[in-house]
Amino acid sequence: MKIYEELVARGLIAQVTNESEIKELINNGKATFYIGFDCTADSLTAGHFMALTLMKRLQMAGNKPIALIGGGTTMIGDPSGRTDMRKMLTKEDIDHNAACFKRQMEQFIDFSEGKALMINNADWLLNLNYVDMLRDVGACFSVNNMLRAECYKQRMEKGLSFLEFNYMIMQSYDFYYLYQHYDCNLQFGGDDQWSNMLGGTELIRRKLGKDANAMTITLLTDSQGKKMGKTAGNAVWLDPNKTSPFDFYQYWRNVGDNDVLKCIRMLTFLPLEQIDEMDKWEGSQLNTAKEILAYELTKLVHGEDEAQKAQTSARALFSAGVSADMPTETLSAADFENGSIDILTILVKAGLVPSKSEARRAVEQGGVSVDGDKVTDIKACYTPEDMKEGIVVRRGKKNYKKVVASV
RNA sequence: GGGGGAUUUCCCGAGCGGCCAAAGGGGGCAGACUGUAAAUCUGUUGUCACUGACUUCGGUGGUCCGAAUCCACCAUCCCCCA
Repeated sequence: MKIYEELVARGLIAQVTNESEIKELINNGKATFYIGFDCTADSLTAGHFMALTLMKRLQMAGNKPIALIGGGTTMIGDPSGRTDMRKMLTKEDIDHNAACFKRQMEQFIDFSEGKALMINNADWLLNLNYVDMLRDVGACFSVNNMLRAECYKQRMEKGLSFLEFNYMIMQSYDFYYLYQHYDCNLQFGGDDQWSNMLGGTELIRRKLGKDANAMTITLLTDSQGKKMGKTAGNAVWLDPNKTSPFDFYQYWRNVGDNDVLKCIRMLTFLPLEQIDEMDKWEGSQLNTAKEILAYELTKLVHGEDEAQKAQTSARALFSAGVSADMPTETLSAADFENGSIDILTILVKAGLVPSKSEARRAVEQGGVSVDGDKVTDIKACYTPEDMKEGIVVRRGKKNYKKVVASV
């Protein structure tokens, strides 16, 4: 099976400009393709992860990826699918974020010997001259068409600033630039980028009379149509300091039944035959599939050791309620007033709960246990002696922390 | 440039000058049921020294015994006209 067919089989492809041309390019390793990453945060997220795997798949098939860091476009802010304008980031923030992205990508994509490139569009976008730009590129865009673009729809109701309206032009210019300077003939992106990407192919056609192609990746959504890779509005990060490997593992371990196979197909590198086999599983058997998904992804992002550790502690935690290397919080002598510490303070110190009020609620509702015993008294106290060996504090079903006194 | 409207707790969205920590919904959290799933039901959802106190209703001042509610100015956004 060739790479294009595999991508289709995995359900990764959403829209393409010209299927036969793209198939021809990537199946024969002739594509130089780019994916843009806007650096709005200091770490990539699970959402970017799919784009990274796609780059990797295509690279393995002999194509050359360009990771385009959006140092310039981030200055504008992509309005696609947003109801509000993004927070404006300072140049310093953007540079810092771009550097962080770079580190993370390097572990994932092979950038050696020019097998892949990493470029920052700040290099050309920031030096553009406004009037030249307008005459050169602006003339090629029809505002009428732009206004019809899907990506602005949501914003037509709430209002769209001129700044953001230009995002599409900047992104189009990137493609035009990469086409000329790096022989980049294909652009990939999330399905929400479709109109921005078409802007690029259109610009290339108008300016150079050449055809370039674009292809979008199916956005990974759960069975309710929500974007995956977020918990309670917070992104699942690839940076282990922002989302620990254990939490990362747990995120995937907890996906819904209806989403497991889709995730395995789209995100892992397991052979399709094996996946088709799993597709027959149902009911509680799917728990095995979830473990596989979580393990595979954690391995890809954090390495085999971390994946192993996460799996072991998750299993131990959920069967026995204890685990050798679970996240630990160490208390010092100063944390013990009058030689003891109460349960509410422990919960807060352990980061299991953001405030004492919530700690109180959790206890009152019977959601807290220590070493497997439910805590019912909000005034329950513990001495350093009690936790010499460490106690396992649990809030709810899935939040554990070992608390040790180092006195 | 002119006119009108908006700004409420995580989000949407009620809110009479005192009974407002502020209706309702969403989301979150916890409990029951389960398979670390989904659906469902229940409770909960500003903070703290929690039967009480303190800080919140775009910002700053003011009126009043008392303001999310009234006034002034500022900021931001939306709509209509040009």
